[in-house]
Amino acid sequence: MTDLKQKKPHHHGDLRNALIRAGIDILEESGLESLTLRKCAARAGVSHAAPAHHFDGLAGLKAAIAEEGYRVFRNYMLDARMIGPDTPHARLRSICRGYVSFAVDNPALFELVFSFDAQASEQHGLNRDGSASYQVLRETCAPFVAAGQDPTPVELQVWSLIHGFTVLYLAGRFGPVDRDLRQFGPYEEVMAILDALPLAPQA
Amino acid sequence: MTDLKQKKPHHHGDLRNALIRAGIDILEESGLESLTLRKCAARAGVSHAAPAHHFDGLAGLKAAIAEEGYRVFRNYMLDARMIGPDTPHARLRSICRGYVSFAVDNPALFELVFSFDAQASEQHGLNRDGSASYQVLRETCAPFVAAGQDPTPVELQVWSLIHGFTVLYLAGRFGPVDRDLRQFGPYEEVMAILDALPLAPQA
DNA sequence: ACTCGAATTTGACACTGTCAAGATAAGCTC
DNA sequence: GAGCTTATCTTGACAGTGTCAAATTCGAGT
Repeated sequence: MTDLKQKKPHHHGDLRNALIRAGIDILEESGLESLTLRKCAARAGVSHAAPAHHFDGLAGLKAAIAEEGYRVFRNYMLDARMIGPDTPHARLRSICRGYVSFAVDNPALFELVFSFDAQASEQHGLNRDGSASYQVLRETCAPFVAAGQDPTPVELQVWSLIHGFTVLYLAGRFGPVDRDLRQFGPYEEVMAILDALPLAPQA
Repeated sequence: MTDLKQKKPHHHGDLRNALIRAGIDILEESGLESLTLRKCAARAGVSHAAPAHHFDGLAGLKAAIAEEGYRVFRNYMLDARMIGPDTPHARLRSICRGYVSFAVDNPALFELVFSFDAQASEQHGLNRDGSASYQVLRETCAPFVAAGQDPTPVELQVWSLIHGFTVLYLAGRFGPVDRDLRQFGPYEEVMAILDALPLAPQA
């Protein structure tokens, strides 16, 4: 009965989302180590113990933020896939570029998303969002998998390569990180190894 | 002057090393999030503020532990390189196996070592130990670099691949981790992409 | 023997996550 | 609408944490 636009069921109204939003803001401004339950509560204008009723502790809040992070992450890859030539190899390079772009634009969120191991992800129901992102990789790798063959080897090769590159580049191990220039250091040279992937005859 | 074997210059004697040892023990037993200045102090039998005089806060203790971690890490790769056929491709696969083995045997220490970005590493003087480990990779990649060419592209390809594999495998994203069986999940299938690396004519 | 200085302890502070009670307000039943 | 129930939020407390300042202890050199 309450108006659709003004559903303020309780004191705050939409505290759960407000806390997630606050958490993402803190991540952008101050990094992962600054993400704290009390700071999120303060930024949302509630008392320090309010978040406990919406999330299972700090881990629960992080899981909820990671859920949103997965959505942004997936969109980065989908958007990047539309750019560049429409060939299997080019599309593969494009989603990889989206992978790095997401991490460079949202380093703390990237760190948070991948700070969950598979066990913790299952406990917090992150597997669905995780596999939705994985699906983008699967589709883009399909041209390199022969019909009826197991697609995972190629997928995990690409995933390992791009994830390792992203983590190491973001940590500054490939030289200084330039967040504005979308060059990503030795990105092109490293990704060149993917050119060796042979196209598979499709069914 | 003082006996070489019994140099106990002050109260404890060798607190710095004792704290590092205590920290490594805690890492093995309880993981990185349990590594705390006060727990290290307690385990070494000193008061909670004693570590401050030997390390620059928690970050300094972690850096000192990471220094030791780099040594162990490097030895894992060196030991692994001695195993298997003595061909360039086999040696490459071997040091990669050492890379994963170190991480599987010492997951928290691995996490700690790579939790430093390049800036922080420089501040704590970790670059020397880091580059000593990198040197192993460089040597093993040399057969794939033509004389006079820049060796880094190949090196960073291999590094990205093995680091990404290790991080994702350790996080359980390639399926459950079996710490005893040295199979490392889809390790062989993923590393197969390195077989495509062409040998370069040497000078 | 005495002093000096480094190593360590003690105590305090601000901050964290978490829990137990209490207060508040919304929604529901009658 | 009155009263009850329940979810939401606040308040207050507790055990940890890193870090700092002051006091203390002890080794070593003069």
